[in-house]
Parts: sequence; structure tokens; C-alpha cells
Amino acid sequence: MSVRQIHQIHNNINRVVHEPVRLAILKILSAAKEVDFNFLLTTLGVTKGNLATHINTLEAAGLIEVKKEFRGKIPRTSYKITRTGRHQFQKYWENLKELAPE
Amino acid sequence: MSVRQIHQIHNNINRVVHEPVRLAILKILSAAKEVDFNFLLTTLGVTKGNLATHINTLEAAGLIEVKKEFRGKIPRTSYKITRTGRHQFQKYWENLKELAPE
DNA sequence: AAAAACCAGTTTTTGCCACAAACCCATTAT
DNA sequence: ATAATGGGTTTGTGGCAAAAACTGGTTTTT
Repeated sequence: MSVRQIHQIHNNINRVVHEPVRLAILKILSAAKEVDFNFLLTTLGVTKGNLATHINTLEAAGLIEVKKEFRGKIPRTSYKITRTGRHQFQKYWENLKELAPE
Repeated sequence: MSVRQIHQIHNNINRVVHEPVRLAILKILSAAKEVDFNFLLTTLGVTKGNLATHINTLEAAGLIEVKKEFRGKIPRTSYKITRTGRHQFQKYWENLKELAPE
């Protein structure tokens, strides 16, 4: 890769995906078929408020899907990666790799 | 990799390296032996102020080395990656890869 | 000679956003 | 009755990326 193309590359990095906590969420969702709030909470070790905002960001960008249902009387929210999310996640890595060390 | 270890991983991402513009700088410096301010400026397509602050961040973290000299009467500043910088850059990627899609 | 433009930055300002803490409201367990 | 759980929202703060303005000199233009 020519050094002259780096300009385009660092501008092509999707900032929604680039955030470490959101990267971790996408990684988890790309492997599991469906996870719930609590699982993400304990797995990631972040606060609830923090997790909720990251989830909102990912949903607003169309990268994940939120499903809310009741199990008896207890609410249960689970998350799935969307097809777009999978593609974006892949594309993000392809772009990022251009910035890897030689 | 077990999903249970993601907690550690997203916390191990070096935020100084993780910024896209700084990633691009490190990429350039890992390939070239020495570059100057203007080269980075035009290659990256950022503003001068922005570039200067990223450079300061990288220098403060010990990842790059700044050399100031005069070429005749014109000041010239050039940058090199340090040994630490090279190691950190490598290590950053090893950590990050744990968050790559399957 | 004066003005305009260039070089190589530094300083200041602005605005977003990650993160944490506190709050909320219902349910269930003790 | 009170504590704990589930799934959040609201609010507050600090840090940082990005741009604009400024600096101090040099070269070019008129």
C-alpha cells in the first residue's frame, strides 16, 4: 500500500464500530446467536448506564437488533447482530488492517 | 477464545494507539525511517493544530521521537518511531485481533 | 520598502462523548 | 418489610479530538 493512500484510510474507519466496548459487543454478538443485557454487563465489566448508551448507539446505527419480551412478568431484553451489522463489522476490519504494522 | 475473557481484552486496548489518526501516523513511521511535519500534514489530510496535538500525545507516551533542526534558516521537525513505539504498536494489534470477527 | 503569502508550528476554543453515579419502577426472594 | 434483581433512563463530569486563531519568522511579490 502506498503511503499516499493513508489519508483515505483513517477517514474510512467507522467510529461507531471503533469504540472498544462496542467492538467487544459486536464480537460477542457475532459468535453467539442471542445474548441478554445481563450477560453483556457481567462479561464486559462496565456499568449499566455505560452499556445502555453503547447499545443505543449500536441500535441507532442499525448494527444490532433489540428484542424485548416478558418471561412471565419479568422483562427480558436480548440483542442480535443484524445482517448490516455483520457486514459493517467485517468491512471495518478490512479497512483497519490497512493500518496494521508491516 | 472464550467469551468470558472479553472483559480483559477491551480494557487492554491502548487508547493512545487506538485513535485513527495516531494509528495512521504510527503506520507511516513504522514503514519510513523519518518523516517531517508537512509530509504528515498532506498525507493525512488533517489540520495543523490537530496534527500537532496528536504528535504531542504520541511523544508524551514515548512512542515517537521528535527532532528539531534548522535547514539554513528554515526550521524543520522530523519524527521517528521509538523502539517502545514499535513494540507498543505490535502489542496493540495483538490485543485488538482478539476482537476481530470470527 | 512594504505588503502579501508561506512555513512550521503553538495556543485557545469548542463540542461531543465515554463513563460513572444516581435514580426509577416493577418483580421476586428472604 | 426489606433487600436484591432486571433493565434500563437521567444527569453530571472530564477528557479529548478537531478546528480556528495566533505566533514568529522567511520568502516572494509589487
